[in-house]
Amino acid sequence: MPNSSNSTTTPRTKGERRNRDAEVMDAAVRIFYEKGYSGASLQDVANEVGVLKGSLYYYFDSKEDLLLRIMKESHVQSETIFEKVSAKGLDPLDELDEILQELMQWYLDNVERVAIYFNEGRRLTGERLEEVEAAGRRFEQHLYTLLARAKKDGAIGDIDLRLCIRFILGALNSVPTWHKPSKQRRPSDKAITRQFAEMTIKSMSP
Amino acid sequence: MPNSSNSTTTPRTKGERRNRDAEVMDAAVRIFYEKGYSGASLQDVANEVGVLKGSLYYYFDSKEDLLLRIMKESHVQSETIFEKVSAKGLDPLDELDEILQELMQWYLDNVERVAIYFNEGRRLTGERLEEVEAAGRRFEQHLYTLLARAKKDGAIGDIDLRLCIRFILGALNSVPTWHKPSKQRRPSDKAITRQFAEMTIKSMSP
Amino acid sequence: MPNSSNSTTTPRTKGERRNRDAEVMDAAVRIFYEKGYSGASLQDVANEVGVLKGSLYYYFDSKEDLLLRIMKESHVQSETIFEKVSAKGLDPLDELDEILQELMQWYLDNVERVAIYFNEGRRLTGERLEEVEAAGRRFEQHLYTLLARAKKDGAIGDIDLRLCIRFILGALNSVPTWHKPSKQRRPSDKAITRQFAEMTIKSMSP
Amino acid sequence: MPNSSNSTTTPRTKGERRNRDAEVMDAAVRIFYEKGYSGASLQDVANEVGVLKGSLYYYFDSKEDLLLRIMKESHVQSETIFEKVSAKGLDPLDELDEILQELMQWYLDNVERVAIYFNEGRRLTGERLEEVEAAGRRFEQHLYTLLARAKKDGAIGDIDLRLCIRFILGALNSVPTWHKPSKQRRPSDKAITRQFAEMTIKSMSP
DNA sequence: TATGAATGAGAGTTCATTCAT
DNA sequence: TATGAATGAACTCTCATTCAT
Repeated sequence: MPNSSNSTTTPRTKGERRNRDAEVMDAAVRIFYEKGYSGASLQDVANEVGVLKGSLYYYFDSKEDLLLRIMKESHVQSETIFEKVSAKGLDPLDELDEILQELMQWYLDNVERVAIYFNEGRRLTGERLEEVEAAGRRFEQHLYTLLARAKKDGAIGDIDLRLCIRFILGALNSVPTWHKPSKQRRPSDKAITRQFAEMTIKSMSP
Repeated sequence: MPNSSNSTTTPRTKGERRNRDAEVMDAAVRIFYEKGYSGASLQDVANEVGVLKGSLYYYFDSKEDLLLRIMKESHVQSETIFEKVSAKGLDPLDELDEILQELMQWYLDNVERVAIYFNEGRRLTGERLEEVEAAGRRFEQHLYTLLARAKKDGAIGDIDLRLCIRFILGALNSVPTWHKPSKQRRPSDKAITRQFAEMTIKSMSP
Repeated sequence: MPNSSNSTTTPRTKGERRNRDAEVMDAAVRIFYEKGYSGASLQDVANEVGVLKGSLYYYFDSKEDLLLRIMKESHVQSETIFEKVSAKGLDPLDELDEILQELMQWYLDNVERVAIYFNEGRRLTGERLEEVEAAGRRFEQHLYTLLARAKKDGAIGDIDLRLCIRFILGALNSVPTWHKPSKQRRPSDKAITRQFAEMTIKSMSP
Repeated sequence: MPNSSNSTTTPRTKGERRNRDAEVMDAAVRIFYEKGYSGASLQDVANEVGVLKGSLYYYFDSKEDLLLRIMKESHVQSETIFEKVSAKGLDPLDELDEILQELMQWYLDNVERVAIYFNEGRRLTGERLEEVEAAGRRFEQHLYTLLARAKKDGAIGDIDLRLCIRFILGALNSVPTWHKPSKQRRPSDKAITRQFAEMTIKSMSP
């Protein structure tokens, strides 16, 4: 299930008339993560893929377009998680707990993509920026309604919910700032996600 | 105490041919915040200051040097807070509470600097990078010893302290991602810092 | 007689897998007219035809070759007119009058091709350039002998004939700079060609 | 009066802290003339000036901006001529005659600029295009009112004036297509301008 | 006939940096 | 202190062309 590269799953057919779309995407993720969107050059990406930089334009229209595509892949992931957990029909607090753990596990597996999502999104402009911002608002809204239900149930205390969301997301989204994907995972992913979810829930308790 | 620009405090006497070091710094903070270090050009900074691009080099040696100076100013601030609160000789949990509130207040007042601190620090290289990383480690170490004392007192539960620090700092450092300095502050700064500190302490409670 | 696209006349039988040579040529004419030879890209042409860029090379050897072919089609036209009118055995001035009107009518019907002919011809190089220049000289030479005969007859005044040709061709060749093919033709084509021919003849009168 | 480079007139002061604005402009005129706007590269211009291509951006904002500036210099010239001749208060036909000769002389002296003016103007876009088109309309309007006055006086026949202007300008503007500035001038400039003006006037005679 | 993928060169443009004045 | 002019490298992006399929 952990799959740090969500794009290379297409099995490569013989004959090798490869469509390197996925490779390009993955390379871009690595480079954008390492150098930041502005600091990264398409030359870097091209080197990583092993093509000439001009050739990259077969796969996307512009550098900004490339960034947008990466962002969209992350949207799909988080929305999938929301839907999957929602479908279980749990208590608000249990649903929150499960969402937090699932999200965090995905974060742990995709540190680079997540880092890009949170740090480089603001480099987009115009329509592309709006698109990403809209997705961000949907994300928060979903969380908000969940917390509101929990509050009505008396499961969480009398606190400002908007502020509460900042707190939770702050803690959660910090994953890419400290998690190094290459290292041996100590503590285990499970321990991490569990403690984070627990701390989060406790922080809101009445 | 709130002082959103730590450099322009010197009152300007009329007719005086002043050292614009502080203006340059402030301009750089605004530009680096808005466009990111890599995305910002010294031309942007020069425009903001109202000086020609080449003239900036009187004030710093290189773009990277400029970034380092901005980072250092933030170090000084956080270390001052640590020292000030330490001197009071409080219980570990009370000390933590006060540190969190003081830090957060400074974050609220200096969103731009804080954002630069957390997002652009990794663009430094060589010695400069090491210098900043060392300061970061001192910061964490201070927090760690504080938490360790609290744990020994039984004031916080049996949790992984390193992980706990990630959680706390994640929530705290997220301030610049959501706080807009220009807006009317609702809820009030005091409400914000209090709820955050409370949630933090509760999240660790035994 | 008016035939603004000399290549698409072949009726298309259904189901037929036709040679798109003519379509490619017409598309190139439109694009080269609009953007100029240097400013036009084969991608533009490919889009217009509805074919992939690489596929175009089935129809020509190089971009310059494509331009040359367009130019040659125009040569054929003007030479046809010269021959047709010559065959009538008219007085020099009458022949000139008829040639001017016929040419101008063709210009009015083929503004794009004519514009390309006069503006983009100089982008050719080497043999291709020589070929086109030779055709231009034949054109002028024909006009010159015609005028020389008229002058001997006393039908036109004592003026420098080379200069006179510049004048005439300047006026005539300006058609594509002001004639918009899409617009309703006011004044009528006939009125235009007649007034131009008249003014031309009068300008040389003794 | 003949001055094929209208920009290098500023005497070069000692100390040589040269402002190469004029040199850049002249180089661009030569290159744009030779290769066309689209076909010319700023590298070509830079080579001609003897600077690196990046350095050129000290003198203009973009290639298109450079083209616009060249166009504007031509506007100034033609408008100056119009004003100068207008001020004499001549008969319409005499005024036309003098304008034609003055303009043509300027054309003969500035073939490259004129060629650029008529051939490359359409490569401009947006506001810049509108600016140039507006100037073109002013030019034509001036000519139109002049012809209208002459027609009322009975000095020219009953012809379509708009069409007449096309004819005149076609002949006049063709100068850069045949005049080679380097060659020894045979026939003399005076002979050329006189014959052209005469032919023009005669072409409209009642 | 046509496609899809790539090439390699070069386009316009930006930028940190330098330095004589 | 500050300017004006230039550098040189790198950047994003475009394009004519090729070729196996």
